[in-house]
Amino acid sequence: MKTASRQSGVVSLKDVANRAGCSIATASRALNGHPTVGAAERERVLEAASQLRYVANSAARALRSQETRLVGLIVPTLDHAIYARMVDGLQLQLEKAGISVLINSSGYDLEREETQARILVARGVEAVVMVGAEHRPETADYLNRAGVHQIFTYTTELGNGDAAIGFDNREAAGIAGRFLLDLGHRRFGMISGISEGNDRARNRRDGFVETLAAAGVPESEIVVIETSYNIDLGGAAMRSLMQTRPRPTAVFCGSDVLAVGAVRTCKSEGIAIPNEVSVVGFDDLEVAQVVTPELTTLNVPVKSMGEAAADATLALFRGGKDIVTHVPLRLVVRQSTGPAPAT
Amino acid sequence: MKTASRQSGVVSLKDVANRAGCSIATASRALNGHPTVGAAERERVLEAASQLRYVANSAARALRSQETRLVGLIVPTLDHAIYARMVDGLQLQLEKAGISVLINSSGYDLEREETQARILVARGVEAVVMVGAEHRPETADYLNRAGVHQIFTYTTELGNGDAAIGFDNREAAGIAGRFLLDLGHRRFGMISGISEGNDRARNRRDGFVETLAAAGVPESEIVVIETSYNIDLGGAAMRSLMQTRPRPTAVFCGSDVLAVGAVRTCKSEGIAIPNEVSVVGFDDLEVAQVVTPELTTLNVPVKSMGEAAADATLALFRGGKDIVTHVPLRLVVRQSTGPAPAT
DNA sequence: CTGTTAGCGCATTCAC
DNA sequence: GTGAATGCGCTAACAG
Repeated sequence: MKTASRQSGVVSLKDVANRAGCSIATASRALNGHPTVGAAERERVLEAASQLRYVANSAARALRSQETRLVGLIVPTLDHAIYARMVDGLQLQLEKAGISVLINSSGYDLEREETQARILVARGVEAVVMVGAEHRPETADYLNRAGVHQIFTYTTELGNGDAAIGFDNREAAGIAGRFLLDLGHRRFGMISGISEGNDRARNRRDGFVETLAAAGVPESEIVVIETSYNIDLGGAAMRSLMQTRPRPTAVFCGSDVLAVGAVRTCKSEGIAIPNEVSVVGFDDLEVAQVVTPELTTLNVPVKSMGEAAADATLALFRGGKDIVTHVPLRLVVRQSTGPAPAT
Repeated sequence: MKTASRQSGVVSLKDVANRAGCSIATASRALNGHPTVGAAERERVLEAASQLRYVANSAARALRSQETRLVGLIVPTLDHAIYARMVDGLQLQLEKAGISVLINSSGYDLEREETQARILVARGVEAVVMVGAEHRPETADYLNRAGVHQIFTYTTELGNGDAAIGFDNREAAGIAGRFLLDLGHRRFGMISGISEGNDRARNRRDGFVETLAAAGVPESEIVVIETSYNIDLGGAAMRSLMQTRPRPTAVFCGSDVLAVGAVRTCKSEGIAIPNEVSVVGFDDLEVAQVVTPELTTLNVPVKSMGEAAADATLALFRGGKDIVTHVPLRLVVRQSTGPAPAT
């Protein structure tokens, strides 16, 4: 610590009680809205607290009450904007309820995720919010034994969790697939995220392929490439796809990050979008409206998903269980998609 | 909490001491690697702890030792990717040192920032990392009194802080200004972030204007519009700028978010970039390489800035003071800039 | 080297 | 309705 620290500058419950001219017990009761406090006394305490800008020491409160009002969050990455806005929504909403958020990013590594979950438990978090439904079984076991709630986002599969806030990735991919089918496309490519350890990527891939198969598209007409979420890699994948013969006329990307790379490749290779190939993204990041042509993509309301995750967390604290919340997805049609070119 | 939880199932230091057959003081010392513990005793304690899967109660430890190994972070927003990568770098680096990060976003509101700083102090953070050097004096006072280190990022002005990790925004804007002057431009526009309560925005604006003035550009030839960091608002600002007569031939934007909006406006209004107007951004977000034309912009190495902020934080913990770290800025010239059009 | 003692700040029991 | 006293689990003096 920096100086003689703490005690010197920080106001404690005792200070509030002194100023209000009552005991710390009464001050505590007043602040916590305990009913058995005289109206006048309560008023004086509240006034004193606000003048002093009193904020309860959470370590002491946690020690005493066994409630930390701390929530852990583990996201795969903050490198792209994808999860940042969800964090924003979650934090803002939880802050209103007096809950603080410990943040971690796992780099899409389920083993690091487990380590981070352990750290969070040691920190006393009462819930851990993660992305997706696929995690190491050890993570779930540990969290369970520690009595820590598990909230999954970007999914509606409860799995080992206590709450799932998101959407069905399979279904979402199906929307994209049907949209492209309706435009007359019959030869498809998909640029998927790495499905290993990533149920969102896997379900999007499977949902897309299954939808096409159900419509009678032979497997040979569906080429899937998996790659990390990175613009350049998305571009490289598109290059490969455009070299297959016959060439796909429609490409679905598991993320706008990949889609944007794909668009860039087409531009540099002189492949016309959507005339020669249609591209559909996923997420509706800001960037989707900024590339040329603007990207048709599935809009994920990330911020409200974060807020909903916060609400679910609070509901779990109040005794709720097995909460599943669907957030609405919506295909935003822009200029990167069009009818299949005549053969 | 979820189950009967904690107290029931959770092992405390006392349990470990019992099992090891020593006092809790000795157990504590052994666990904390205190040198004055007999080798045999230490071994027994460690063994007992691991058998019981003992994890120290961090609330109790924090309350007693005033050491939380907790750092607070307040960023203006997580809505855009701007700060997210910095968070990533900071968290990853601090995690290695056993420090956890509490995240908050203030919405560019210095008053909310103050509230959040208070909350963080109540949570026992030992340092608060913020963006920029301008904050409410009350915030600095409070943090100081609480003995909490203040680390500022995106700036090299120490101000009331203990460490500053970033770059000189004035100077950075000067680089952009000189670059445009060298291209022969003489009529300028700037789309700036709101300077009120935002020293980064203000310094970029002032640095740009001063550089031009020093080169003999009359004030009447420099039009500055301030607006929030938002693509659409950037576009609207560009529209205004393009309606002034004579029209600026070069526009500097305080953020790529604004610049991208500006580019979009030009596209829709049929204004050629860079032939009719040059556009320079700031940040070098991914999106800069994705718009057409690709954006000339100042690259800010955000992730390493986050890591450097983490390093500075650790250095402060070790007794360092007044740490200033410069991160290297670099003008990335792409296609959105060119020579001033002939008049 | 080890045990005993004393709080950290708060919420809560028990008296009054 | 209010105050005094107790202890959450832990670490740090202080003795021995």
